[in-house]
Amino acid sequence: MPELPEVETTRRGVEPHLVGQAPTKIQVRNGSLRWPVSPEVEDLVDYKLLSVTRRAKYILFNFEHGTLLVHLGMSGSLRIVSPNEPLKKHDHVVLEWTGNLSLRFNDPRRFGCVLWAGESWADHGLIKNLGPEPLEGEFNADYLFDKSRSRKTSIKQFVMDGNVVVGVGNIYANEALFMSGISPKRLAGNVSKAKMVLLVENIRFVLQRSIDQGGTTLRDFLKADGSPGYFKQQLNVYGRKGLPCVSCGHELKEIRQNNRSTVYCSKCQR
DNA sequence: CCCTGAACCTGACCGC
DNA sequence: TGCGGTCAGGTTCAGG
Repeated sequence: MPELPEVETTRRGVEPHLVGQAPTKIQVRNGSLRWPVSPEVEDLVDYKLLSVTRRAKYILFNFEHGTLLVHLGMSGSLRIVSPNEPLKKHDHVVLEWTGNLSLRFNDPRRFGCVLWAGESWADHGLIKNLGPEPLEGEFNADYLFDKSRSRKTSIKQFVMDGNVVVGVGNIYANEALFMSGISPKRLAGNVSKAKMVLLVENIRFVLQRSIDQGGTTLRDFLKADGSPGYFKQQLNVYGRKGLPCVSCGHELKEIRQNNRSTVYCSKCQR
């Protein structure tokens, strides 16, 4: 469910409430997530939280003695509530804090994870091979162009590959390709340098603009305070199958690529 | 190394 | 109302 903007929105919603505090009580109610919740999680009581940062779609809770990785998978969310707020279905991990707040990890589908990464989180197996952050300088047209040469997979699949660049999920891959006028079916190795320049710009633009608006709420994404994101209004193709292209009016098509839905304009995207 | 498809799991929705 | 099928924002892993 959450792509990078939703993860970053969640991080920003949580961090100011918790930095400088320590957990007072920890409850793992259902540790059966994508991977079992690390046993170290229950030992975090009294350790001070120094910061909450992000790498790819992982939210990093940096404690004085190490880092806790939290991934929201397809349906996960983090909420900050009062400790006396009743638990909801699928509140799998609950941390209470010195500031009298409760952090709840909720995830109906349980594709997310809560893992202890110790002192050097960047060496963790799930992190160490990830590609560059899309909003940082290392991700640029030269990089993407060089990396794509001789690749036979579709350009859409390519930009969604976390080893190429992190944080570009299904919604924003669709949107960035539309904005760049690139067919999602085109082979990555066949995209021109000029188009790669556009694509990098548009991936950055769409992610940044969505972050600015609190992410995209489709069905269930809510910010840490329970309010929705507002980016949905600005989606040009995702979820608009059969509707007219905002640019040329032609009917938008939907296909499936690697089992993910792709919506695009066959006139504007070549 | 590259590519594809299956797998993990719950819930919402649609047509009958 | 109920039932079966399909789909959903992610990512790893096995196998070719």
